[in-house]
Amino acid sequence: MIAVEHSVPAGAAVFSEGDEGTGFYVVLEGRVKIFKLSAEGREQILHLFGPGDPFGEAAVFAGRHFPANAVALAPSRLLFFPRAAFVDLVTRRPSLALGMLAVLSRRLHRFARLIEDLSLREVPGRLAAYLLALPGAGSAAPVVLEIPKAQIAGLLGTTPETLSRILRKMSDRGLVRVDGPRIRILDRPALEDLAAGETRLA
Amino acid sequence: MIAVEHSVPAGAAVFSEGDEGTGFYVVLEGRVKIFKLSAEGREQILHLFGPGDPFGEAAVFAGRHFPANAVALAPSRLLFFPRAAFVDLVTRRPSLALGMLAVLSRRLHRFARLIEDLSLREVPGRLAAYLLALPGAGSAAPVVLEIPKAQIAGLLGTTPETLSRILRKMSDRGLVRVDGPRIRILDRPALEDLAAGETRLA
DNA sequence: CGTTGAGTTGAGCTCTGTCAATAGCTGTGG
DNA sequence: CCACAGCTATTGACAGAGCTCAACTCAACG
Repeated sequence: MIAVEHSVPAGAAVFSEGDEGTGFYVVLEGRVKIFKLSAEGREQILHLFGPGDPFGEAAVFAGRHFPANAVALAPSRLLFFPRAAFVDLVTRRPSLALGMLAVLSRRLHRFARLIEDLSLREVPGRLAAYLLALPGAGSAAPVVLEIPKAQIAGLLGTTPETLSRILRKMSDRGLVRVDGPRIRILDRPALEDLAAGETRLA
Repeated sequence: MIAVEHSVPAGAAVFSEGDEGTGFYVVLEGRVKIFKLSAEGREQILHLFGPGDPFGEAAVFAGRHFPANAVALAPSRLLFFPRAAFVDLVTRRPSLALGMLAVLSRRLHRFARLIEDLSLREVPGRLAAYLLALPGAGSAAPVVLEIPKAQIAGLLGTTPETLSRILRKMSDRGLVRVDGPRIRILDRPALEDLAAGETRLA
């Protein structure tokens, strides 16, 4: 199968909304964000992908153009698979098709949750859920945010200012301790209540 | 292939969030809505499906449980395909797998747009886009809403009250004429500007 | 140092959700 | 045939979450 390797510097666009989807990518190294922009320039992040993650496949199967923008957050190496060759391969390998179906299905799940968050939950609840889902949130040690807080805001569908304020409130109320990118979870049950929408941060 | 036919009265649940996804459905007749509920009971509609549409497939491929609720809006006849048989069939028929991939990809596209709407656009913009996308919005004849306005509110991520008010404003400003479920588009360019986020409904 | 970017904080404002009351329509049953 | 219940839709009053604009701090870096 023909695949082309591709290097992109931090901050560079991989593709933009509306571009023709001539194939899809796999992250070998680095980090890529997929996002939408509003007319005023606010940003909603749809995905953050790292090594091993494929992206842009939906454009290959559905229509022809990418529905969002892709930018490298760090210097990255990508593998590009041209459309035709990939469709061909999938046709020949049923297990590959099933794997692809599983990937897309999981992505639909995550989107459904994001929609639920944006429409039916408030920012403190989303943030609480996000913190609890962070790798390492189970241990007593502080969690370390892997991305700048502004990106987290974009992920949660809010602004850096609001994120900062809510984090402040959480720490005022003793739910967490914030030290730059290090966040220690102090009151897990309270965070869980927040995430479930059973509590306010009044 | 083993498929079971299934009749459900209006208002009846087909499945609920968290139920085990033992298979998927196809609508033969009627209408089914897929939705999420907030802790306070507000509702966000994810899909509205009619005759010919499959639903619940993602649960078959990804995890095991349905990520949302499904309720029949009208008396409906459904076809149920058990998981194992379907996976088997897809494995044997590559074209079927590709078709399924296309379905899921289109669904991802639509979800991405919904996320964009909820996060980056205001309700008037969403409503304008919705009206313009309605079948028959191209003609001079009035469009007829197929579902109650409360359902449209749930689809757009807002409440019936807000929807009503915005429709009122639009009609006050001469963008549309509203007569119950019949809506005539009077000022298409203005609606397009609204949908693009270039205008306010001040 | 000056500059740049990340993060925080304050003040103000607007959108939109909530609660409540009302009106119109439909179907049911006494 | 009428009263009443129930649903859809509309409108008003109100409150609050969160966005915007702006200033300021701090750390990293050339």
